[in-house]
Amino acid sequence: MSSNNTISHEIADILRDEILRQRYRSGDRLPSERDLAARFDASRGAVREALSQLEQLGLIHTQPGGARVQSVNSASLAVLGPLLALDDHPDPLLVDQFLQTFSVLTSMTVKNAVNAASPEQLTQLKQLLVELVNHSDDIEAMQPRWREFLEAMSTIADNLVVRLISNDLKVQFVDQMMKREFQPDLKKGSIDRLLTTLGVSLSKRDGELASKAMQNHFEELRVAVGKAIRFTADRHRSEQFSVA
Amino acid sequence: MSSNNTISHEIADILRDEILRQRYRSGDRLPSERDLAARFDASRGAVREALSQLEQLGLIHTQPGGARVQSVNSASLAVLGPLLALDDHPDPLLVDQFLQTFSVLTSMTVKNAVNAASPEQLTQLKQLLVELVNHSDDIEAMQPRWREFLEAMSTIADNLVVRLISNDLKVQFVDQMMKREFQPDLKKGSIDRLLTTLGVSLSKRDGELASKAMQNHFEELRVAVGKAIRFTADRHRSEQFSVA
DNA sequence: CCCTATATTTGGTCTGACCAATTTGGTCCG
DNA sequence: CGGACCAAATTGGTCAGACCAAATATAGGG
Repeated sequence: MSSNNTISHEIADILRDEILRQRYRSGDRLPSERDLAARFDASRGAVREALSQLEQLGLIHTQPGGARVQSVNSASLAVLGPLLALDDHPDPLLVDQFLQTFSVLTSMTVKNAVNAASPEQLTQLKQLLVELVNHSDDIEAMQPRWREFLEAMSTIADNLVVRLISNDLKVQFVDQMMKREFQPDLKKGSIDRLLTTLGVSLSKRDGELASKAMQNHFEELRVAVGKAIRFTADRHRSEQFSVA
Repeated sequence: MSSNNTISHEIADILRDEILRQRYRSGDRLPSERDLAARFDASRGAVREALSQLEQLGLIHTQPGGARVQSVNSASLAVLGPLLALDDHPDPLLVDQFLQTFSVLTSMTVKNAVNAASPEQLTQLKQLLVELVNHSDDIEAMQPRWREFLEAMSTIADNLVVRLISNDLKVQFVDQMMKREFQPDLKKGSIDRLLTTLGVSLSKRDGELASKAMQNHFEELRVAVGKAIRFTADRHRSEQFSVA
């Protein structure tokens, strides 16, 4: 599922999922590298590289004597994607937490960007906004424009910490959601309102206003996504039954 | 600098710093594993494990044909710590971005925690707050209590996404700041005000109020830390001169 | 000058070996 | 019986040398 199709990555993926599924409890010792090599019919080197990845994820801690499993709570952000992908349908609670976190970070970015933008950057943002308004009928066509718009905001705000967090979250989250054919049902009216408010905030250079608008938008998005998830979860369940 | 004192980690640390110092430009090819092994007088296996770590950090991308350096902007959160530790004194801008990010995440956590706390959890929080008030004279003694208080908040809010982000940020940031003997000069009055407001918000179950209080606090903290950094930076400069 | 076929480089993996740190298990003593 | 102590087995860390397949560099032909 994740990127490279080398043996070591494959082993890492399997072990990662097993750990995330709580197959080993926190503090447990992982099987020895030699055993794992035997189990996966691979060399110890390949296993070691896999364990190296898991250690970087914060899922295990290796020491002479044995590798120990660590609590998921102390892991790195990068486990969130696999955690979402673990089951056939995503955990609604986790998705909601994602969106809430996105919300505060995006709002902060937007606020800082609007307040800090140079005149040229401001006109650039306005242009991107016009693009968005022009396609506000077609939610599919808006997607790449949204990305572009937020990317510009992120560049202007120029906060490396937030950018790195967002990188991870996007990679972990957006891809997962894409795969599942989500279409949260957002009212066109609410999107129009958002775009209008963003336009006003750009004209007035009112970062606070833009931030508030984004927060409202995410609030609505959370509700819509929540509904969409429950829907696909139901559909998934009924499909299971129909197969059985 | 980071954790394990194995050869592979050592190599990873050196290469990581070199990449962060822009010794290789984004897109450049890293020397081959065999060359690196020769340079560090290590085996190729050790080098490979080091590269595996760098790949997990998002700093490089390896493929048959050569490993390529990636942009720091597309790296993982875990590079922030090394980035802060790169120079003798931390980058004030980066520190400010850290604090701003901490601010929005902590505010969100506090808001959700206060709103969602069970009666027992609420009394627990109040007790921890009393502890804080009792030690509000000794800023050193407050530290562990703050940690405990925020930890409780985080547990109650129970947002895994934020928790993982905070894990990383804390590991990357707090440790670095500790090492540098920072003492941001916060007025006792402002701390007392914060504690009082938090107390009120707990009594009234007003998450919004608590959130606002935290935001204010972080705002003041940013200013204070900014001053402290400029101070140590100056001191550092003068020390350099006195040596020369 | 561009395109293609060949040679070389490079990452991915394997095998088998050695060392040092940790665990483990048993032994001895109180 | 329980705890402290010591030796043996286990385990991670590293090394060396080898092979393969993919990617790159190079030379040759249009």
